[in-house]
Amino acid sequence: MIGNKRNTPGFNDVALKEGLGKSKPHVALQAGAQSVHRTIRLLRAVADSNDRGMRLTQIAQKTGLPTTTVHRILAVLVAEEFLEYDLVSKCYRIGIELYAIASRARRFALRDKYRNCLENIARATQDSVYLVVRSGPDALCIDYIEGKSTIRIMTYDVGSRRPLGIGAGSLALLAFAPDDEVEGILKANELRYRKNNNMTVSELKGLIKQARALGYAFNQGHFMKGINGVGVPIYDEQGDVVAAVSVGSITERINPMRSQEIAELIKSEIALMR
Amino acid sequence: MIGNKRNTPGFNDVALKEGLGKSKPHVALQAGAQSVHRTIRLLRAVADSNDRGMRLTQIAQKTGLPTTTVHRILAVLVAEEFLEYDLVSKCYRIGIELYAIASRARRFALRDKYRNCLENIARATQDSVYLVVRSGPDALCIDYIEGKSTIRIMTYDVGSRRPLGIGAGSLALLAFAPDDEVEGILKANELRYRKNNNMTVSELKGLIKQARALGYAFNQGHFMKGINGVGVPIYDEQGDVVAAVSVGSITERINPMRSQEIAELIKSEIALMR
DNA sequence: AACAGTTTTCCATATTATGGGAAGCAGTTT
DNA sequence: AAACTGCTTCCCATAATATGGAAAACTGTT
Repeated sequence: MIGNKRNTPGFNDVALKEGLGKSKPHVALQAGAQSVHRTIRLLRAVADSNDRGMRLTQIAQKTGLPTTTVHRILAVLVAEEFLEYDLVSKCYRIGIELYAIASRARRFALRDKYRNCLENIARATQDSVYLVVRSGPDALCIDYIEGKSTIRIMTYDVGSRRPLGIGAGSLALLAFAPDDEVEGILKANELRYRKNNNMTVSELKGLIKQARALGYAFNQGHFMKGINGVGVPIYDEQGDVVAAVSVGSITERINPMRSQEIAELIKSEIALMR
Repeated sequence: MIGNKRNTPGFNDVALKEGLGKSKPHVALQAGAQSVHRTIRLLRAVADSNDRGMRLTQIAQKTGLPTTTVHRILAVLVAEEFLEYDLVSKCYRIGIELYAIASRARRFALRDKYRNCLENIARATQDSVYLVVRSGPDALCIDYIEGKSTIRIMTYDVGSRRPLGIGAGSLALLAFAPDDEVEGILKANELRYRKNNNMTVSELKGLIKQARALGYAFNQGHFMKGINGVGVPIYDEQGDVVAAVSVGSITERINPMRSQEIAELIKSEIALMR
């Protein structure tokens, strides 16, 4: 009868990402969607320890949400088979439906397909290797292997984006796209090129021309000082570019001559996958 | 100033699945979770047309939810990268985060790994082929290929479950599990065996013994009249059973002699995958 | 330029999600 | 066996959150 006030009522769940410098200053980014955010937070938590599985209280602790709330949401996720629940161990794991839905995204399946390929290239070059796909006006990294070199170069994690053209793999995606699309992309990204990367559209056009002439994208520190990269496109059956593999390292390791060799290596590894 | 009453306030979103004959009669299955259910509904809708992508109104139409609500939830999903949004075409697609989370479920990745294998077996036998994994006390189908035979046999879709031991693949999972686990599973499923499949634990023990002797599970219409099946286990590096491949067809097509051949075929195809 | 279709914002409303409390369950320890 | 401990599940009053109609802002088309 005492009634209950919520501990942290409008708790700032949204305080996660806002870094992209979008407009809308003082309007909360996603209002009216607490539970959806929370649901996703729970899924992430479970996925992080999927092999051992996670129990209710662990999940609650990890996410900082009240046990009751977690329980309620997890029950739905289990009912929808987004999660599996083992009655005996009382552990939650990723469910078949979540997997089935994700599988519909064929483009990301390239990751599995080219995993070996990346590994071979990484072994041969000892440098960092990246696999990127196009996502709207961006290049999206869907897999990468860190180089053996002592110097960590980019923080270019899976899921990270940059404007098409910025970076070797990204440039490959752009340069080998159809002309009319290239125009649209350049225009759409013009502002970001200038603000984030200190580059102009005409500079990019130069790089595109060069890439087309070479047959691969060669980035000589254009985007980040001291970092060079080589990017090679991957085509689908229709001849459209669907992804790109790139190798990046410090300038000294990737001079023009070696860039040629690396490009050939990537091409031959890609060819094996067909 | 007229105020607005919601069209369909407590709309019965939950009326989806309840068929599993669970207890709890007159208590709504998942109360207090409308938005989570809706979120999942939206994800399904988008996934269904992922190649072309879907636009807001289409999604709203397909799911029967008000545009505004859809818009709000989709915004969150995009922010969390569960979906991608193409500014130009205004289309939504599966996002990288959803894929990344699903990828943590290694067990389901068997599906990709053995896809070719299933195809080869399907081509050679012309019968239906299934790939199942263990999920708690159940066998869970994660992939299948329908046979060429004119008679559609089982509706054993991806995501469908049955108690471990019921069905050829399912029996293979059970029979080649460690003894102590087998005991636990049999006990846990005892009721279901009897109620749903009209079988006793001791009958199952007989089948297990037979399977162990043969080196594969052979189901001669024990579970469904007129349907035979052959199931072969797949082991991981530690020697634990992680999945099973099975072939099923009408009794006439799978007699004891052919079952032996099929088992050998499956085994050799699996061996190629190592 | 007018139009039709779609996307996005706004906001009053009450339905739905919330979370404290407590009852149930295991699994250990005395 | 009983008492204890930690975890899971149920209950339900409360108000914060999600809701969806209305209308504004776009977009593309005739």
